[in-house]
Amino acid sequence: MQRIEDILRAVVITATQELFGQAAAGEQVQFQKTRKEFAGDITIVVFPLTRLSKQSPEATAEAIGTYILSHFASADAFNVVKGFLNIELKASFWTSFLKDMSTHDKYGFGDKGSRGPIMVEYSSPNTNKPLHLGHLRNNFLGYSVARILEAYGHDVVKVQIINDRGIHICKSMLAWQRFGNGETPASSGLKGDKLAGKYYVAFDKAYKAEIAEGITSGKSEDEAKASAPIMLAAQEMLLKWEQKDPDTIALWKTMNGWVYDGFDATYHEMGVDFDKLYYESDTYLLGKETVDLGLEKGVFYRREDGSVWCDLTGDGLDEKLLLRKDGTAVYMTQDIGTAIMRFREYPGLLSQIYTVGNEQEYHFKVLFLILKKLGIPGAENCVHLSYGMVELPEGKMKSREGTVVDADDLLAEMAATAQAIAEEQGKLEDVSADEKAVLYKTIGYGALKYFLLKVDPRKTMLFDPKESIDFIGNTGPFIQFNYVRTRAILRKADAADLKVDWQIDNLSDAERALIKKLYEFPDVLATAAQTLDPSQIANYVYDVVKEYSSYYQASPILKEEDPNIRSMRLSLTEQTGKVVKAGMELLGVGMPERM
RNA sequence: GGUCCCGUAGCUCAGCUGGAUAGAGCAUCUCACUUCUAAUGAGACGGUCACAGGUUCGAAUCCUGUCGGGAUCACCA
Repeated sequence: MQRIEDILRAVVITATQELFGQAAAGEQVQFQKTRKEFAGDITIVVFPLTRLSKQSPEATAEAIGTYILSHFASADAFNVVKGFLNIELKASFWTSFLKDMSTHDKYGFGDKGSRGPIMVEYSSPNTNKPLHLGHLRNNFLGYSVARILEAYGHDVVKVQIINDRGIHICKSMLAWQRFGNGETPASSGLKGDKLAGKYYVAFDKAYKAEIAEGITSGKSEDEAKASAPIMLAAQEMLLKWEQKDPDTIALWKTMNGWVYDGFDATYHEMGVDFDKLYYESDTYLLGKETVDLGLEKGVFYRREDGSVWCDLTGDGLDEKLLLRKDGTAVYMTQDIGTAIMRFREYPGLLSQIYTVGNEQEYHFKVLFLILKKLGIPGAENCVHLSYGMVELPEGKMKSREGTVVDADDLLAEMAATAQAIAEEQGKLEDVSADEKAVLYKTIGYGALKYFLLKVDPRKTMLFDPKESIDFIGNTGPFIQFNYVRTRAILRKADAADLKVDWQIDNLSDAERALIKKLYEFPDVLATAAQTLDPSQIANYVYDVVKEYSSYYQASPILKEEDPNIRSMRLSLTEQTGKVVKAGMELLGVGMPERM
């Protein structure tokens, strides 16, 4: 369906040609939504057109308005305020739009797969540390962006990279060997990721004790750190791992398995998933091979000590290490390997989108530049979806100070809050216990997801655990509640009223405003997809719902006596619910049928 | 020190091609439930858009500088 802006733009261009003898350029025809205090549906800003008309803004607007009225059938009236030409469209324009949208299941969505394949990476946690609030923002963001891109018409591949090798893994393995007494998730009742995290902490504690001991026996701090027996043992274990020592590999597999099980449980609760997992243990070798290639091409160089570097000073950056002097890979090496492997496995991939915190902006700038220098096709389209930290009132989360907000705990808390509120309201007495449990999660998790996604991703945001997350106002539950209202009405409506062949020739201001909002959805989706910004969808859906809520309070729907109007209002209710549900599902938020 | 991001109401945030009198939610205060689900609605209160210049018919938005906050510049990941 052709957008109103495009139609009007064409009309204005011919108008300027006929009236002023010179056609306006497309970008000179500027539109904006008419402000609520003025009559009209769409406003043309005529200032840029005065250059063609050589007349005052008012006269220019008047002339164009008159032309539009006689050349565009859907225009009903116009008024001019300073340089703003407000155009009122006929009610039939909006009613026929409403009827038209009701014939589309996926109103506003792009054709499936019409925009090519694209990859979105998110999550990618440290396997030694359980997921926390920051990961929740990351996962919800990445998952939502993937859904938005899919709705926009891309084929999306959701992936994560699992950092499953390196000295940090050996630390928790070693601590478990020393202090674990064979403890397993089954024997301890702990989630696997929590168990591994526990031994990672235990390692750190033992290590610190050994450093302190070393210092008291007269060593410097650096010496004490370097000679701490448990650290030496961890390094030895890494060496064994790289030599594929069977016992070490077996332990590695076992403990990683626990962690993955734990993460999977959390991902399941969060409602996110992945199409493909990449493991650094599989990709770092390709990274190392690529270093050789870069050396051959002269993109990299080797220093006397054997280390390999890339000189980016010509691009305003620094020199970057790619291989240590002992020949082992660093983070960057692995990421190069991973990126290349992905482009190989998914030929035609338009872009890779990395959902990673903004503290790694420099890393990704360097990564993309190196990929480009290596001549990897697609490198120039890679994007770092950089998001801000979630901070607490006292600042960043710090594990040392015990201020880390654990993802599992927070999710459980959200469901419990939803339960408490629901029980207080007592509207769910006839719902089964199983259904209630699902509902509390839908509402509680919905509140959390909406809370994290309604904010511009790149901004640092604040989370106050003491105030917890609201369920009223601009929140997920408020949106769900209004959706539930639409469902309740539609359940109660007579089948005979649920038709779209109603005939209405005028709309109330509230109805017109609501339909106009629904009309915006495709534009909002496009903006969200292009800017990788779910907050666009979140704030839009809130606007829709606020409009509906006000309308609902003021206008009878089922109780409207005129069957024609009743049917129209039911259509409006149904279409509002459809857009709200579609929008919230793009955020990964489920919509309950009742609450 | 270099580079990047941010600064809008008491608090949390919108404001995206530069446009009309800068908007929401929370908090505070009024009013409205025998009603299609009040997890609501209507209203009041609340702003030198950090500051100073500049560009423009027009700047919260673009440019420059200053101040304040954060990140980053590892043979860590």
